[in-house]
Amino acid sequence: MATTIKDIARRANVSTATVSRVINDIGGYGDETRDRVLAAAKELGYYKNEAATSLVTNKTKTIGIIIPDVSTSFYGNIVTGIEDIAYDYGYSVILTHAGVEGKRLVDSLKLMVNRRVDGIMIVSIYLNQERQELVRQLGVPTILLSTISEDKQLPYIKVDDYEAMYHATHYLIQQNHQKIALAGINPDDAVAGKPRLAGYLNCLEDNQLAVDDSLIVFGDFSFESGQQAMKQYLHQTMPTAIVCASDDVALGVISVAHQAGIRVPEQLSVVGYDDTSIAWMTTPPLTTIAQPFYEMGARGCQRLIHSITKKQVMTSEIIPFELKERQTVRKLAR
Amino acid sequence: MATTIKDIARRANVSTATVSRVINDIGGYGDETRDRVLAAAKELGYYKNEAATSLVTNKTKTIGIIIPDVSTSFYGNIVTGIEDIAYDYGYSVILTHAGVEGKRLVDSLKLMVNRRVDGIMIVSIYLNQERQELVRQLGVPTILLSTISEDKQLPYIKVDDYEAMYHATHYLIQQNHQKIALAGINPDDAVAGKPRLAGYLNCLEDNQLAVDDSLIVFGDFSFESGQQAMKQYLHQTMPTAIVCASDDVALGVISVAHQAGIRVPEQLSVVGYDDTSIAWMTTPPLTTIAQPFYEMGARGCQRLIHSITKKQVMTSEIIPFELKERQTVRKLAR
DNA sequence: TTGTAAGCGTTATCAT
DNA sequence: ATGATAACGCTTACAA
Repeated sequence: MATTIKDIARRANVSTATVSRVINDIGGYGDETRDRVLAAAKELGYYKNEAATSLVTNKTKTIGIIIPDVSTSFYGNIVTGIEDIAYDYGYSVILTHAGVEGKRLVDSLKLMVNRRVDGIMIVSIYLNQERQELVRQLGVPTILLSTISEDKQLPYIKVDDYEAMYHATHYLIQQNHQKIALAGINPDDAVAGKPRLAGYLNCLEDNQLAVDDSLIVFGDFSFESGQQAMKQYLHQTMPTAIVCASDDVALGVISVAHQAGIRVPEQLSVVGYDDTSIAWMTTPPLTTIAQPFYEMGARGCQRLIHSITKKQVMTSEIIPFELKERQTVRKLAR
Repeated sequence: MATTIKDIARRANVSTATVSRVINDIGGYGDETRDRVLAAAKELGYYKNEAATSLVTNKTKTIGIIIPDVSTSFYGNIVTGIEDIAYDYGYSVILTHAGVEGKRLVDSLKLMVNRRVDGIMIVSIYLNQERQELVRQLGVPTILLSTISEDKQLPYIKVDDYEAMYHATHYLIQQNHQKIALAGINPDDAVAGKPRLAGYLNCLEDNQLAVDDSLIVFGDFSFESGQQAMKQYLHQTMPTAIVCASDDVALGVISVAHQAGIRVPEQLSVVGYDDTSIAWMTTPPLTTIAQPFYEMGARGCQRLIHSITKKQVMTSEIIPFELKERQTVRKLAR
């Protein structure tokens, strides 16, 4: 089987305790001993068994990521952010999908606890009363990314969705748009739905613009949602600008607009939400609300690790969004 | 601290052995005993400590994914495929980035061995002689995804890059294109570079088309590579069609073509490679070589797990690509 | 059907 | 500076 410290101890004529000390660079041994141990370890091709270590130290140096199935669009960036920081601190990352809308969240959490992760990051899954209670009970440091818990007491890092959507809408108003549509939002979504809808609505109101219900087409943040919304506009009131629930939605809108011979931004302005890579790679590049996904992952991970090691309390953070002006919005003449 | 089987044993008036049996659903106990144990476990909020289990069973039910930093584009799909299957079989997934071009591969492998993963999946990192030797030495079942080892002896799942690029080029020829460019390939890349270049070259040759070196612009598979390539074509020989090293490259090409007032596909045909989500979401949707990323992840994971559990040997597999005809290629009149 | 007890590979506490 | 040795939480013969 695999080499153990026992094998090394034998070969180097020391005790397992000494081997352990050397291996962990703890100090308390002579240079000569250290060299002998290290040499033996190398010769035998030793790899430390972390499971054994975990058992006694009661730490795993592992953090668990729970992510819904759908978030494939920004998936990469957020996970990369997390993993980069985790790596720097010597932590491993264990990843699990929690199904659509986090249906498998309980399973996922159980898995994480069984594996005794030192901390948990939950991405984009809303925690209602029941779920947040579960998380608290587990007693594992947990941080939410791009989502919140019902009572907002679990620490989170996210953009202010209300503000972001208000800003996007206001930007369009500044460009003299009056018939501004909202596409692809799921109004039942407590984190990415309700607040964004409210931001849109309130902004119109604050600017004395009437709300036209036919301009609000709900959906599920997907490309298809965008397509459907645009088709609907084609048959009803045609807006001059559309704020979309996501970049995917925006691209869906643009795709059917294009098919219908409507040019963006000349005849129709579109703003997205997320700033995933598609936003800047598509033609014309999409004007969109940028969420700093990599940053969210990285900062979140850092906070989590700090809270694990220094036992310091995690606080929540609203991370700034940014409106990236690209080429899908046209300023209207007054 | 956390409840252990000892606590449960005490509470249920049985031995730890019985608790273990019940918990693992092993059989060999009365219904009444089982109920008592299960009840006690629930009351005490028991979560099994997998580390302890691993230590004795010498299995972790964990598979490790090593992925380069750059592959963010298809990242999601491939990992999702892996995780879905892993979940079905009760395996966890531990993920690590191996840096650009897999610079940190050795570190990543060490991490996986320390954690005693049952199997390893290496994605998109070429294994030269030295690296493949290392992997073999580790003695951990390993499968390569979208890459190969120098001697091709390590099991892999990938598309035939040569064939795929040959096919893409041939498709363009069938559409009566003669001046066909190649953009964004890194010719030093043994897995995604050399074979694709050869496929392009040989296809031209087989069809009596002269190779024009100014039509071959190397790069690194990125959006920027595509932009640069297109800029170059603008100042040199203008092709009628471009085969791109990736979808990102294709979008880069299209973006500067658009800026230069060149319309796709009317004036310029473009075919991509990968079929990431951007391919079908962009306008016009991209004609591209589809690599079945999700499938690759899923099948790879399944094979790996089979090899772990049934000790059956893994074989390599060339997985079929598909040319997705969308709207960026125009058929020329003869 | 159930219990006893010996590990699994480490770390950590005491001695020496 | 080093060594014995008792945990850590679980599985698994072997007994009963």
